[in-house]
Amino acid sequence: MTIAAKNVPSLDQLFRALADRTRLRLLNLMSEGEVCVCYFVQVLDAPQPKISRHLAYLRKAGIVAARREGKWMHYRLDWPMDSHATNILKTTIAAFKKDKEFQHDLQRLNRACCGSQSLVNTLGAPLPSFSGY
Amino acid sequence: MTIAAKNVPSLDQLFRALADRTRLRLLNLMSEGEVCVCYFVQVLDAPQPKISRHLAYLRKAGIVAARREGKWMHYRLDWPMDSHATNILKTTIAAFKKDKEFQHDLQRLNRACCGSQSLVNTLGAPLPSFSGY
DNA sequence: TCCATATATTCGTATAGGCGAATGTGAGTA
DNA sequence: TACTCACATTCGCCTATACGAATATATGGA
Repeated sequence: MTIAAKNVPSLDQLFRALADRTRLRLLNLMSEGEVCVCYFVQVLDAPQPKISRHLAYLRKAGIVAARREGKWMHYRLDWPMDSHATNILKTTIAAFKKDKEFQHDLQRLNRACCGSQSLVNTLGAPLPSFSGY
Repeated sequence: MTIAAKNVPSLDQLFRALADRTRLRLLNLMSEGEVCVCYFVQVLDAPQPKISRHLAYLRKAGIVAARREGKWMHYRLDWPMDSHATNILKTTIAAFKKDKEFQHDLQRLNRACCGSQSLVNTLGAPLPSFSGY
């Protein structure tokens, strides 16, 4: 049994992974820490298979990593081996700060964790790693 | 007659423009200054319509600008209005420095200008703006 | 005006990738 | 074992886009 080697994407492969609005919104939600799939579905208000497919795309591109915890899957940013690719990713995430939709998504993520109608209360879903509770 | 407003691409539009190896190689060749189309064709050793289509794509994405000089067309980098997009582009171009193919392309561009078999001598093609001759 | 050169565009085809709908899989629980 | 929940994958369809080949356009010169 071999350990799966991490994909080292070429520059154009990296850009193809970033060339979709939904995937950029997912990366934005992961920019502050690990997040459970159920939050992506709630915040982006999108069908679960769509979210799952885009997460798989990002995972194959070597940009995010996944971790299972019981029934739940957590995704987090996974910096590429190549330092230039990492710089491009960091610059991209910095650009999210100026976009209204991306900022709104982060607000919705916080509400999804902490409100009385939150998934934490209704489903017992695990908190994102950055929430600090 | 209205003046064509410069396209302000969204982040994912910018990444789609960067998500092709040929277009990245073209941007690399422009990283040191304005370059005539005939050099792109020679250095990348690709059919002229292919080069022309990719340059048109980059132009529509607001990343490069064109200038006519007689029969020749010169292309140059054109920084996006958005400062974050510009940062992404600059980081991308910095990443070219570590890639062997991109560096080799720049060497070929210099040879195409300066050698005895150069297009300058055989066709009278205009020198790239950075060549300093 | 006629031709050559440099570049752009169009056309037909092939493939990548997005989507919704349906189905599969793995973990927890009764 | 059977059932539910959270998530992943597959399928069919559709659009975007890359390509080679052919053709169109623009400029300069005879």
